[in-house]
Amino acid sequence: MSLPNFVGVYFYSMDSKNRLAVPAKMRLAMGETRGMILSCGLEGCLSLYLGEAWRKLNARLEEAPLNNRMEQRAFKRMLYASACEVDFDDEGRILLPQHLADYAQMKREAAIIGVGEKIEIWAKERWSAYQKREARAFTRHASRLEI
Amino acid sequence: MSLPNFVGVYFYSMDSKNRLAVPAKMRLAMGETRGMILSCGLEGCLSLYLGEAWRKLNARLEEAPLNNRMEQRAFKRMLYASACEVDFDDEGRILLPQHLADYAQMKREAAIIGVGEKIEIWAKERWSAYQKREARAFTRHASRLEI
DNA sequence: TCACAATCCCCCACTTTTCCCCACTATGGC
DNA sequence: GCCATAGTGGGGAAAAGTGGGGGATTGTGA
Repeated sequence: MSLPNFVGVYFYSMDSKNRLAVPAKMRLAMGETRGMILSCGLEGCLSLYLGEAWRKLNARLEEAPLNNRMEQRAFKRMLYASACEVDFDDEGRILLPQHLADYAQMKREAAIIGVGEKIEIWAKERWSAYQKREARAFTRHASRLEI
Repeated sequence: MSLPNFVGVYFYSMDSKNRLAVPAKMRLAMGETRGMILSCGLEGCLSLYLGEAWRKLNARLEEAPLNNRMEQRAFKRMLYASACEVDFDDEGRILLPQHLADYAQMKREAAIIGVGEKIEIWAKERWSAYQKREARAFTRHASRLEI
């Protein structure tokens, strides 16, 4: 079985209870799979993984070439501690734990982005700024890759 | 049967009787399995193992590449002497023996962290300091590994 | 062997959080 | 224009975390 390939960007809002809807298209792409992991991502976003994608990621990390045991422990601790199991409520929303909402500087407005096997969640302003900043680089890369 | 994979960080408080709640999500992940081992962990935390995870750890120790036999015996003695069997009370709490609470410098506030097959218990300030100290290295590794 | 003390754990009560459920609105397709 | 679906919002029941009282058990010392 192959993992879904998420695409697209959606602008939804987080409510006062830290609930955030996941786009119906993405939910459908997941099929019956439940049990997702939400964790800190890079550049200040949050990453949402399906269980299987999370396991794949961990398998890769296990054989990562870190300098020593202590560093490896630290990395694993940080990654696991930042993560959290989430699930949909009956309306297809997930609940963002406060410490993750803080990490991503979430206000009301959020951008939800499909990035292949994972879904990223950004505070909208952060995403806008990032997008603006990266637009030029994108054009350069795209041109080189003949998209 | 496979062992549960614990994730997430929870900030709970230890009461005046050294009782500490284990997050409901983690308890559920354990299923019916009871009989856990609490022992000294590295970097000043406590490690909580399910019976099976403890046995696996011991198997690994037997074939550990320590410098010499004496060192191996010493480590094993320290680990075993510090360890102690714990169980849940009716509210899902475990009782921390005084010597382990001392070892981890536990005050009232605790951080409970899922780290794969084991659960770690930290004094909250210690965890915060550790996290702060390791944040930079974490980001570097995460970026390199494309999380 | 008994008395006493310390510890453990069961039980109850209270507070906070979570999540189920319902309702409303907006949007898009027919 | 209507209907179905999706996103948004909030009330309230249920669950989870916190705290303490008190009886049972264990261990110690006389």
